[in-house]
This record gives sequence, C-alpha cells and structure tokens, in this order.
Amino acid sequence: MRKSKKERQQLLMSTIQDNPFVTDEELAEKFQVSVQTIRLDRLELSIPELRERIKSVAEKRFDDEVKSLPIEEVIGEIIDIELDQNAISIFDVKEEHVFKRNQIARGHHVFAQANSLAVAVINDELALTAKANIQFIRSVKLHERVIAKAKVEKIDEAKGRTFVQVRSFVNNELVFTGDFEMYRSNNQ
Amino acid sequence: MRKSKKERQQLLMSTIQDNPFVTDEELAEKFQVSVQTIRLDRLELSIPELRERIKSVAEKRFDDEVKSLPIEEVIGEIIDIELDQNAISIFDVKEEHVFKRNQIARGHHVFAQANSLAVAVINDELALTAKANIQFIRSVKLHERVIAKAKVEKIDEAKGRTFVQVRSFVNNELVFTGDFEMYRSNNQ
DNA sequence: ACTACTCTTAGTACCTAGTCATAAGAACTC
DNA sequence: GAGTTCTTATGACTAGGTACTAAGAGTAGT
Repeated sequence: MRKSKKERQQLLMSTIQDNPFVTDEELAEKFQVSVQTIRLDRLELSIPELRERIKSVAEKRFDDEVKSLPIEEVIGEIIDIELDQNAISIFDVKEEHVFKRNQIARGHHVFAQANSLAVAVINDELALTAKANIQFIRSVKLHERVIAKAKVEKIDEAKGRTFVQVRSFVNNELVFTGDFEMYRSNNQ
Repeated sequence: MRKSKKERQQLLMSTIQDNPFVTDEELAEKFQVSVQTIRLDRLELSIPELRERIKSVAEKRFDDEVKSLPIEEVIGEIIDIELDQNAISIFDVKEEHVFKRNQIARGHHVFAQANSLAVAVINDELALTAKANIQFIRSVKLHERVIAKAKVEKIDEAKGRTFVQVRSFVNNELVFTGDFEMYRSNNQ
C-alpha cells in the first residue's frame, strides 16, 4: 500500500540526503506517485532541484580544497624569540586540529608546534630534528590556546648538535614537554 | 585584438580547469567570440558542458568522502592494518611538506604519519599519545615515499597503555623510528 | 582572380530537469 | 453531502546545453 504524505516526505528527505543525485522521476517511481507530487513535496520541504543540489555539493568541495591547504602550513605563531636562547609561540586549537569524537587535539599538532619552535630558535640557516623525547601530560581540547616555550639547553659545536627543551602550557598548566636534539645545518 | 584559435583554446582549457562553474555565455563574453565558437572549441577539446562538469566535481567529492571518512584522521594512507598487531601507511612528500631552502621534509610531518599510524593500529574507540621517543635517522626529501610500519609491542591492560613501535622507510632505508606509549580511551 | 580551405557565426529543432500557475479529480473528515 | 486536503494533469516558460545545416569572412595556393 502507498505511504501517507508525512511518511513519504520523511523518506524523501532522507533519500535525497544520502543521494542528492536522484531525479524527481526516479523518486516518483520509487514512491509510486506522480512527478508532480514529488515536486509539491520538495516545495513544501524546501528541497532544491537536482541541479542545484549537485551544484552545492560541488561548491562545498571547492571550499574544502581552499580551506585544507593552509592548515599544514602554520604551526603556531612565534611571539618572542632570542636566537640560540629561547622562543615562545602560541597555537590556537581549532576544529581541524581535533578528533571529532572527543574534541581532543591530535598529538602531532602539539608536537608540530614544539618541533617547529625548536627549529626556529636555532640561529642557523636551517636546523633539523635528530631525536626527540616527548611527553603528553594532559590532552589539549578544542579552542584552547597552547603556549610553547623553547629553551636552548646546550650547544655542542663539535658535534653540531643543539639541545632544546620545549614546554607547552594551557593557562599556565603544563600539557606537553619535549627534549629535542637538533642537527645544525653546517653539519648536515 | 582577438586571440588566435590555438591561443584561445589554450586559455579556455585553463580557465575551465580552475573554474568549472563558468557557462559558455560567460566564456564567449570573456574571449569576445560567439557562444557557438566556444561550443565548437569545447567539442574539439572534449570539454563537457557545464552541468556535466559540475556533476563530476560533485561526484569526486562524494568519492572522497566515502574514502576519507575512516582514514581522514590519519596522515598518509593506510594500506594494511591488523588491529592491535601491526599497520602500514604510505606518505608521499610533496612541496607543502618540505623546507623551501633544501627540499627536506619537516620533521613534524614524518612524526605525524608515525603518530597517527600508532593511533590507528590500536583497537579501541580512541587512543591518545602519552609519550614518544623518536629518532630521525636521515632526512626525507621532496617526492620521496615514506612507508611507515607500526608494530604493537605490548599491551598493558591494567594501566591501559599500549606500546607501539613505528619504523619509517624510504626505499627500504630506515629514516625514522619512534617508540610510542599510548593511552587507551577506556582509561581516559 | 579564382578556388580551396579554415574559422566563425547564425539559426533551427530538440533535450533534460526543472519552475510556476491553474484546474480538476480523488480521498478523507465532519 | 459539503468542505478540506491531497494528488494528478496540463500548459507555458527556463537554463544550458546538443546536433545539424548553412552561410559569410579571411587567408593561402596556384
């Protein structure tokens, strides 16, 4: 037997939701009603026509592409630096940095902030990370501001190594520490 | 003066490439030719009509979504996984991952691949990194393909910790190792 | 100068997947 | 049986095309 109007419209919504590429004709066939009925339904439910639906899917994809490019680029903003001594950077945790399920920042973003600060503090053309010993003390959540402080512990000119300690805080609470052993580029 | 046919078709290609949402009429206006000429050009260049272009953009987005839902949270692409045992992912180093000056991959990308593989291999709602001991053995360069292999070393049910070792290779050469101590979410 | 050829433009018929408006029949509810 | 809602049909119109035919403009070869 054919469904009631309400039932049909409910199903119509979810059908289009998970397949926006379906035409009115296909829907009419599916629900055993006329094409006109489907169109009335869409009108009542404010569901745009096939072509508009496809277009908006395509546009969203375009937006996403523009958005996801610069994410990897910036790993915190350096607000203070004294080369070969210390440096401070801030990093605001946004939607794109957290696990969706629990809003906890993914470890590699917190690491990336610390690591790139360790690279920046070194007064050299370019430093590379050789080793790191890191510890995540407590998880960082969405919208928290992480302040990373790097301190150069020791410079071994002979071996071309520099040891940097980075501590990251949220509201003065320690959330991460890392001891980095860095190559100096002249030794690379 | 108006461009030659070849020039116009070259430009037409790139114009549509970076904005598939442009109509023949807009193109005709842009190149100061008739709509029919644009259509002949598209025919010669095998460029589909606006609606087909939009549709294919939308479809690609859909494909991506299906593909990227389970993997999205992982840096690099997982190609093999046995939960609580081992996993393998590949990560191609592109322009956006390297220092411009020397084409060497930034450490945090290599770390991110290893770290997220360590998260993925754990058979649990969600794992978090507690500690990590990492070593960059040799630098990874632009266009190299990093293959990370994660191995679960020990599961401490009582403490809710899992120990994972990750080794990353480029052409069978070890470039990175990391020992990760992971929280299990039930203990979080 | 005439022919041959490419390039461009115009026009017609047709298509899909719709919109909007009007009308009328069918099915329920009071 | 009347009133209301729901469904279907019909006609006119739209965007953004395809496919095809036809004709004029410009250039090159002989």
